[in-house]
Amino acid sequence: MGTKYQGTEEATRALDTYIKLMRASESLTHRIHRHLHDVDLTISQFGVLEALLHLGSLCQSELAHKLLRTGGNMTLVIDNLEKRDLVRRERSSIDRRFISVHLTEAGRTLIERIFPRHVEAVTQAMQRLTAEEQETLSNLCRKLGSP
Amino acid sequence: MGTKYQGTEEATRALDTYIKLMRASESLTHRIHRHLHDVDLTISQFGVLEALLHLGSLCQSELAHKLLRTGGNMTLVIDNLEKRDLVRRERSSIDRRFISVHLTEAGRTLIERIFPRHVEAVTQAMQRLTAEEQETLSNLCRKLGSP
DNA sequence: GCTTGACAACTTAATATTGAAGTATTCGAC
DNA sequence: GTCGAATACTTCAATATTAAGTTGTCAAGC
Repeated sequence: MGTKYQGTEEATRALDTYIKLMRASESLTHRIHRHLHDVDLTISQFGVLEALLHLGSLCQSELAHKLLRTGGNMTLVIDNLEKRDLVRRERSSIDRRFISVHLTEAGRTLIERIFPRHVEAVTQAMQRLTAEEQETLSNLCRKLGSP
Repeated sequence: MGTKYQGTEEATRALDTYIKLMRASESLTHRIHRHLHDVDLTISQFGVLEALLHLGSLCQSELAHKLLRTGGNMTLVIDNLEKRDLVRRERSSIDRRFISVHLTEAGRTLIERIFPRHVEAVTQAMQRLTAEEQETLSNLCRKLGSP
């Protein structure tokens, strides 16, 4: 791969690293979420269900923040999950601006059933790296990703 | 960060690494492409223009492959670039199934003008890592991303 | 020549995504 | 108490993205 760009050594290295990072994450994303096709969930919908399962009920802005998406996006994704009766909206009585999103029984059943497949897919994908390499990657990504 | 998932050590490590990788790439993507707003280009449009600048004219399926997107997607992105007169489609006379996509003068001028900003943004983002760390990250990502 | 299979591009429908504008609600300063 | 800022969500328009299906083109085998 690599760019055809001729610049300083520093810039070339940065571009090359950046491209590899992007390719790895996009390639992994596709590989890992392939199984979602079976249950007709999109990656975003899966992300919402997983967050609700592991963090409990959240309001939309919290979900948007966790998933690095905008509020408008959350409205639509939750709309679509609600249509399928996988989540439920509930207006907060304390502060009526907030809407907390809850898993329904059907939603909990579904995400609990498919989450193990997700774990399996991620684990298998990561087996290309040793435990030490994974720790190293984790640390480097943390440095790069932190705000 | 991290997942609340209680599984084997191997699975936990894999999930944690995966999340950090995703967060790093999404966070970087946003930071690096912020300047595209000034010239009213989307990330995909920038990707097409950059590929054409550095690799020369390509047909749509080649572009889709380089950018890890579907053919249908390329059709739309190129439609939008063509509307703005930044690229030009040309049906191959040898094999009429292929359509090669070329930069127009306006397109070349634009991408040549903004590419240095991209390099600058990537270089700056990567300065959080030493040269050695970047090489390490590059290698780990290559292992993970390769098909 | 004709058929068949493969492949490139296009189309369509559904969902995602963003950014900006709009509505409702809360809270603090006065 | 009232008003303005801030917050949460919705709505809208534009673009992206995919998957599935359609059309046109080519090449190989008959």
